[in-house]
Amino acid sequence: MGRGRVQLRRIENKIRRQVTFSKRRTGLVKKAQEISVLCDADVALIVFSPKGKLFEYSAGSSMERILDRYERSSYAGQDIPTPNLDSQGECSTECSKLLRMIDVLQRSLRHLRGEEVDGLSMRELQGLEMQLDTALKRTRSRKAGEREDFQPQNLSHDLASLATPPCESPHALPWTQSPPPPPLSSGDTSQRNGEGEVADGTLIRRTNTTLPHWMPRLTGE
Amino acid sequence: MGRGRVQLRRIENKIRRQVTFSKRRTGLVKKAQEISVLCDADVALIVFSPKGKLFEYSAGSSMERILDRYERSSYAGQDIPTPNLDSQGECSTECSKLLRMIDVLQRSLRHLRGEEVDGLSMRELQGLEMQLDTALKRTRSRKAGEREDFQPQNLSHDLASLATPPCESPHALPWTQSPPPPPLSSGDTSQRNGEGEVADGTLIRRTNTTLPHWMPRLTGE
DNA sequence: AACTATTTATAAGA
DNA sequence: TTCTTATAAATAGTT
Repeated sequence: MGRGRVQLRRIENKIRRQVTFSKRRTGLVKKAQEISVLCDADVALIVFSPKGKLFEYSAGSSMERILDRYERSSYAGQDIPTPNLDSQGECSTECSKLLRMIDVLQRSLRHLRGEEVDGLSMRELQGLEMQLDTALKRTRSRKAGEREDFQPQNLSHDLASLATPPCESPHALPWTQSPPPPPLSSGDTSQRNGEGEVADGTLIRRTNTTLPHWMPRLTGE
Repeated sequence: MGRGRVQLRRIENKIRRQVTFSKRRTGLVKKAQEISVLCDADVALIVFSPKGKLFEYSAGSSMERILDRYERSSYAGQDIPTPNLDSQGECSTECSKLLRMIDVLQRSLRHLRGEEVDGLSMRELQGLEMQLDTALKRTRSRKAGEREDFQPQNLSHDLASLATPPCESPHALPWTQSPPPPPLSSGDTSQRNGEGEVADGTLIRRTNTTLPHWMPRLTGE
């Protein structure tokens, strides 16, 4: 797409690299938006320039929502990136507790998803069935309610903050203007740079703040 | 870029939308890889198809690294060099990953139980409903089979954690459908579980005493 | 930032 | 899904 074939290797000239980065970043975001609108997909794009400057874009849902969903998709499965631990001391004790906890949770998840139910007793199956039935009813009820809200955007956005501790991040920025507003999607775009633009400086780790009381707290982090 | 101008709105025809999604997804990933290589940038791309299928791609660094960096950048408002881990910090890093995983798993559990579904979008509810429905069918089917040969397993331990929520504060949704997320990974980094089955056949056998294969073995305790 | 010559991406069709 | 082709879009090099 230019006056010469693209050599797929790092552009050594600093200026040219910066220019290309800028141009292509714009193009990438545009493509991301297009696929989101055209195909009704949720897209999250995160780019760090070589200088460490962050650019982010999301379409279809907010970045936070998409990343949440991503983690769930990743973790809920059985194949999870293995933390490499050289275990020693009390920390490893903590970790092993956590690992066991994860094991239990994953097994529960699998059961609730109807997997690995072969080994369950009648009584257990009965309980599981009831639970699933209840959950299904609640979900459908909630779904019905949702249908009446003509604007799922606001709702999901508001409630998103309910599901995760207050951590405002997105600021509307440049590229929101040019592209036509997506008809059905919400939380579009945002960009940040290293120039200290964080408004409320909230540093809440949504991770730790939502941990249940029975879970061991860690001092480190 | 085809035989007609692109109308920037949702493609209604399901087939056409799917085809376009597939093509553009490929294109998007290619662009992401190119900018990463040419400009020496770290790129993370997460896409959920309208059906809820996850596609991910990352270049320059692993998805996990980029997301970690993203969170740090988001919260701090500026980029922080990737943490180089000393033995002390490494462990707490691992632990915090585990804690986060637990958080995510618990939220998934809650949603599968039909709890905290208020914050879910219509699309997410749809997926949840499907999942529950499938699980319920499987469970009932299993139950029917059980009627003939009932044998008390000592899995009541498993089910206990299922029937009794171990905590009270998690949130979020499930969304991993039976088919695990396929790897979109084409170029650089990032890989996750393959389609449907785990390639190497290392599935977690339901053994109460054994930790899943992805879990590090700990000597302690 | 604007301007083109070209290369690339891709909508349709098969 | 993959391939082919006509065209629309993106963009490298230049101004």
